[in-house]
Amino acid sequence: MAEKKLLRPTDSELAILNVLWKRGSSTVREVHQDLTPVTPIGYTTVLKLMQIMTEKGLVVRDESERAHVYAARFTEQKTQRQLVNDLLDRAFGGSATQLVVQALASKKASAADLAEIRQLLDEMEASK
Amino acid sequence: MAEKKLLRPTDSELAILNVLWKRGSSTVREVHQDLTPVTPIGYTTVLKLMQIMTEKGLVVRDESERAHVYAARFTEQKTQRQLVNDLLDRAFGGSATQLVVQALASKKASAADLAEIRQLLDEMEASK
DNA sequence: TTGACACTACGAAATGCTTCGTATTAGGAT
DNA sequence: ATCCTAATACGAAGCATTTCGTAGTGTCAA
Repeated sequence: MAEKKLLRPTDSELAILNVLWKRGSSTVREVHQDLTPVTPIGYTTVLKLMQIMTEKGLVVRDESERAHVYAARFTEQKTQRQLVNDLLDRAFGGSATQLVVQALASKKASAADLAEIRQLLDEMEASK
Repeated sequence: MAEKKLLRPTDSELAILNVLWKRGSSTVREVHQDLTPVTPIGYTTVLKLMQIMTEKGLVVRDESERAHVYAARFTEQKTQRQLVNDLLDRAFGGSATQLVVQALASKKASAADLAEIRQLLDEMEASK
């Protein structure tokens, strides 16, 4: 009865979570002000989404003040791991290696990225 | 006017694509017979999904025979890259490194996996 | 105390996904 | 030709996501 279901944040939910991870605990207004310059969205839309996210358990809400304060319930890392595992199962037949290959094949992998990953590999092998 | 929108296959669509990639071109019946033992689903449900996927351009359909024959329009690799890039943008701020970290942290990457990735890094740096 | 303002709650529409039942059509066997 | 089977086409229901308008409520200043 801990986590009844695998919770996969939707696109909108992830956009909000990204703000909460970046800013820390925030009000609806703060989240809205962060989001709307990039992607215009109504204030009540954000409010509604965050209410739903509360019901789903994606965020926790502090109602002690007039303007409720929201915080992400799970860390960014944990959520990322969740999403990666999900994608792994749905599209990579569970092969983490293949996923890594495709991640690096994208143009977004810089030389610095490669060096960092190389170091990660070293650490993983060292801790065997 | 090539690809008007980013096409992200849904869960059901991905399940069907996985069958098509594994089997190659297939009829609805073949796809259904492959899917339903694992996850029971109605025949017409699969048919409908594949019709929609045809409209979306996720699959192509050969209607020359009585039982239409479907094939994935994009390769598994290309679709995987698409999905990884999408996830990268939505949840990793574009950092391929972080995605790799989470991918390797989640499932236990075997020594063989690590070696394979290491070789991939070598190839990528060599082709600079 | 009353008005303005900021905030939450609620309802509902629009769209997309998933599901399947029913209708129709095409082939093949009798 | 007729009937059975297998296939496609269509429509619609149920649910989730996204969107926002409107209503209600609490706070503070004048």
